[in-house]
Amino acid sequence: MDIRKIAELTGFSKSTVSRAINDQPGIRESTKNKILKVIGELNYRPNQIARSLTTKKTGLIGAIIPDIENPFYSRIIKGIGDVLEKSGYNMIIINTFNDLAKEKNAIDIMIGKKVDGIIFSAVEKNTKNIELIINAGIPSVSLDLEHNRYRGIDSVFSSQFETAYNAAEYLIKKGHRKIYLIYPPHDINKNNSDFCQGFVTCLEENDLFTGKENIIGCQPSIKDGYLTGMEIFCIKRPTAVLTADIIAYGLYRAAEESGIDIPDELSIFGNDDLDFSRVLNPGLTTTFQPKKQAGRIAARLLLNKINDIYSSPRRIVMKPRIIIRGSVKGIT
Amino acid sequence: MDIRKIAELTGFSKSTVSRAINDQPGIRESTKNKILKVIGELNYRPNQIARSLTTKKTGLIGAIIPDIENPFYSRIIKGIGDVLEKSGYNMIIINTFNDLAKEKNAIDIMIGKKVDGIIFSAVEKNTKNIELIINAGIPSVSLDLEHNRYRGIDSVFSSQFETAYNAAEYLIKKGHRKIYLIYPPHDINKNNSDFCQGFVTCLEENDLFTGKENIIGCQPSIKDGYLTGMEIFCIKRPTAVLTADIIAYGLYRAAEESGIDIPDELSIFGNDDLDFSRVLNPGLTTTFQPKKQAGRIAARLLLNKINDIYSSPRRIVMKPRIIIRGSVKGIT
DNA sequence: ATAATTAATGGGACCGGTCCCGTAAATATA
DNA sequence: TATATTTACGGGACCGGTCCCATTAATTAT
Repeated sequence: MDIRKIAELTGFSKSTVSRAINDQPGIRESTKNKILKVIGELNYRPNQIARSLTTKKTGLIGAIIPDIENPFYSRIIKGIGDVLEKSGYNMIIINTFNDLAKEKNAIDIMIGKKVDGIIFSAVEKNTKNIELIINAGIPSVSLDLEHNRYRGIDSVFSSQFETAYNAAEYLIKKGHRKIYLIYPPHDINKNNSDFCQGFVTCLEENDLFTGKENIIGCQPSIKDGYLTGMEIFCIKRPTAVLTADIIAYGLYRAAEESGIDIPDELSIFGNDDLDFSRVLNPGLTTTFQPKKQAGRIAARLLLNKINDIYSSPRRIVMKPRIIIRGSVKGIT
Repeated sequence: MDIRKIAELTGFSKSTVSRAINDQPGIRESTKNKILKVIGELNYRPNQIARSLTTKKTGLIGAIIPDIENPFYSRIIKGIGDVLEKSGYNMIIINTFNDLAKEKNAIDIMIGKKVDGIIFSAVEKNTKNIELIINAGIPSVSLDLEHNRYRGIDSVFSSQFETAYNAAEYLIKKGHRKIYLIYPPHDINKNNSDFCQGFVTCLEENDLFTGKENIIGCQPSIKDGYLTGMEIFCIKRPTAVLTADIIAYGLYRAAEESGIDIPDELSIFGNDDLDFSRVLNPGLTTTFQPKKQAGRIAARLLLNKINDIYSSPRRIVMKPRIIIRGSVKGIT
């Protein structure tokens, strides 16, 4: 059942049927009603694919993120979805698991599928992958990372340097001297890790930095957090660790199993403030990152860009804030 | 840049270019290479929209679920994504928040977007919405629920009746007499709630069912779990509650704040076994549901259906199992 | 060398819409 | 009532591919 069929049945041409469907001018009210009536009866739905071909709009937005199962990202996606839905857009989500090749693949797919826009949380700053998106001329906004080499791309992020610096400072003021950073590897190894740098800088300023051995890579999942916790707690004995919330959960379990008390024997400072963090006992001291809001803003920026490609790019910096709960204790 | 352009530049017709792109027979190896070379140099990607219009395949699968932010569903989605990715399909996800109108809307969108298949976790059994999908003739598989009124639809689920019955039985054997069910409302009010029925049946068989007042509706989120916990724990005093993991997390917090000890004063039995449940202290006793596996199987069933529309529908029943941790204690 | 066969290529309809432009019908103006 | 103007509708090109069928070129058989 296509538009020709409706034209046939109503006795009008497909041009007129098209006008009725899209509520365009140049059609008599009475004929519009006639046509709409038949359409309703037959439950006809215009083929969006065909429509997309001429209008060059698919109503699809691509979201490229590390992992939808990570609550940090599913919360962001929720924010994005909130505003897209209201504007009649739909989302196709692809996970990269922080792999550059997967990311490139995802971008290729998005371009082929002719998405109207892309929101992405890139694996690294300033890579060729980012260039790919730009060259394709697809409106896009970057989450979490600011790709300063590619001006012209909207971005929304919060300063991870500041976040890490402040957390480390908090720990130091509480008297901690043996502080470990346990963080996703791609945020550590690369020269683009603001978070890692914020941590190192703060330690250096306090003459506490003893080389890279107290910086440990760990994939952002409960399981990996648990595994590195079990590995580290036995050998090295940090009094405090700075990490991401999702990793902290694994650390809690490892500490429990190792008979290490939080916060008496080990202080943990997270990052993200996921919902579970306040359920834990003791509650996880962490830095709140406005995830849903970031998603919402990213979506709005993208919509703006789509509607006005030549609008000048915007750069939104979000404000994180420390949430003090019970997982950090002072050392006397 | 389209296929005509490539035809022009290579000196061949677009038919031949099409043959090269799709690796079809009837083309000389040398000309194929020439064409592919030019395509590679120009970084040309065929327009999938145009392609979809003739092939009637979009490579898109629709996933309709209650809420992607709920770890239960994000885990299922992960499983689905795993197998779809390998087959070159992409997913467009829409949340229903257990709202029938939103669900209908989602289905309409999927049909319009011409997805090749739909995987859905329906709000209710046997609704008109399900009929909509069937009438559209789109291959689909149902998650969690079995729509027995609509034979011909593949489904993968685990018996929620059994899950609830067994959990309630466990609680009763531990000596509990005042047991509450706190569960998502749409699973309680409707006559289609297997879980609720399993609970009630078990209580009745033990002469413990005292009417519906110990069955309480609660949206599946930590926050809502917390809220109903705060509301209930003060007034009524259950010795045990049966609930979903995500709600249990809120209950933990409420118990903590109310000065109620788990498991000494209150036993909690969850359902789902989310990752976080073993991080809690005490660990949450719950029923493991094979989420990722269910997603994988659903995706495979769907792929089968797409490749052979006339294959007879399959009905996969998954086996849940009780995971005993520390949140349930016997009463003497 | 010529005919018969097979392989390689081109032409063009088609998928299901949108939208420009020309024409016919309705309405306003003289 | 005839003409000018506005409004409603139809015709057909187009979006960028696929794919069937006709045609031409290359092989093989006779």
